[in-house]
Amino acid sequence: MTTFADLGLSQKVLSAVTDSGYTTPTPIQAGAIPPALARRDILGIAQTGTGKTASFVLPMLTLLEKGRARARMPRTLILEPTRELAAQVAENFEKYGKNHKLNVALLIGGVSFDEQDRKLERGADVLICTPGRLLDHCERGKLLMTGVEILVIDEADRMLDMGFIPDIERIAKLIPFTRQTLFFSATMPPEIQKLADRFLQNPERIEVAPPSSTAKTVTQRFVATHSKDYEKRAVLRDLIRAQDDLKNAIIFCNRKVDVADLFRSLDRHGFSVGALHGDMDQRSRTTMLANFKENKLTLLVASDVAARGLDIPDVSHVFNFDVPIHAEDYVHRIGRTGRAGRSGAAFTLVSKRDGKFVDAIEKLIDQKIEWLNGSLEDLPQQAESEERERPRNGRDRGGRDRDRSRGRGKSEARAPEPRVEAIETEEKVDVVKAERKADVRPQNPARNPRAANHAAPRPANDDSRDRRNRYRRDDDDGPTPLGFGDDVPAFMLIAGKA
DNA sequence: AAAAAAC
Repeated sequence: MTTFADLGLSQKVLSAVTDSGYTTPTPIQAGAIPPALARRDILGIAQTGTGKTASFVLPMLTLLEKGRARARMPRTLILEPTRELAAQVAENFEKYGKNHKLNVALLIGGVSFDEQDRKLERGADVLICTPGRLLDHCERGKLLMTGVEILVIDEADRMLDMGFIPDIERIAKLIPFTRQTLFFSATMPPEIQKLADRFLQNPERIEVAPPSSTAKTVTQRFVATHSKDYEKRAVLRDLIRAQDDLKNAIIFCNRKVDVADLFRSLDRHGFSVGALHGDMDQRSRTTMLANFKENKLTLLVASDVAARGLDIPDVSHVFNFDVPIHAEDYVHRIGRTGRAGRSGAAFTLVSKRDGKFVDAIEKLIDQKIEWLNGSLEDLPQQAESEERERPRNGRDRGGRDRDRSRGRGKSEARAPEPRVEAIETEEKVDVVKAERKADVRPQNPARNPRAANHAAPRPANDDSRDRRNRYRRDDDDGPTPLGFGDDVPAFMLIAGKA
């Protein structure tokens, strides 16, 4: 069997890999590392979860030991589609490069230039970037890339989706033609193939099977629901509470506003929950993700920014609050669970309007997904007026609430539940308020990015044992950081009270 | 019906 020691990596790299507890390379690593070390171009077709990141980080570290840096010139450049992915790759560089004296600069948007500038002035060997911020640095004249020997284009298909290809082309022009290029994509549609042909010279092509794309270890279910948001939130809460084995979960919404709304609702209902979407300020994004990874938050409500690539080990559940519009996104979302052979569960809330998306998903994954409690046809009909009066089926609710009062699941333990009727009332008020108070909804997130992470004022609650109090904020005049568990960084508390 | 990314 192939081991890391057989791949030609340097001793420094090998010892860091061994210290991390790895002995056997994954297929993409075994396939890509030797030709990468031989300075070949690489066309890697692999999804996240296949060990793709190490397949370029490890050979890059080895190659960086050879040759010497020219003064203050970066020698390698990695392009990532999202800030979180870039940060994650940087962590990998630190982990596997701990025996190297390398300067790694993470150049991403949403944070100040100052620290990035300082790193560049000290001289960075490795740049890990999102395209916009990199170009910004170049245009400010602070950064010369003529010394770059290795270029990594990661998640190329996603870069294409996001319209980054013109940026990538511009960046490529700033780098010597003699460079080595490592190009990775989860899929290979014709446009990506054309792009690869333009960027790569005689590449070694390594294709690995998607990690059993909708892994057999993942239990998938559709859950029929009416389409009103408050209905869906109630169904979701019951669903979460019914999971005995829920360790942590990502809940996907299609839209950023819905991420904000659902986050606020779950928070108000006492769940341990964070939120992640692209209109939140970067500090919140980073902190939310870190706290979720460290299990300080049980639930993470997220947009598709979290669907791909983020390495959050051991997520036990994925909930799709909305059916994704593109079937591939379904695959990526549920790929957040059941990783590395572990078991996982994925529940997707489906209402009548989602019919054609459901069909597309089943067609793409080539399997039928079972319905949890009967399909849409079995859903009790509700008159419009009755729906408004009684958001949920009373009989059903009573039955589950008895279960709930026994306190199931981790999130349950965090907050003693008020009486059920109170919750339902509060929920309705919540929705009405949310709709009236436009300022808490990211209608124009570009103008007010923090709105997305900004909870509405909540009613006073005298129960000091209620852990929700920790998350309570005064009002609009200053966001108190949410979702930090017990560890709100001091600087953020100060900022919140200012 | 969306999201992502520079200021």
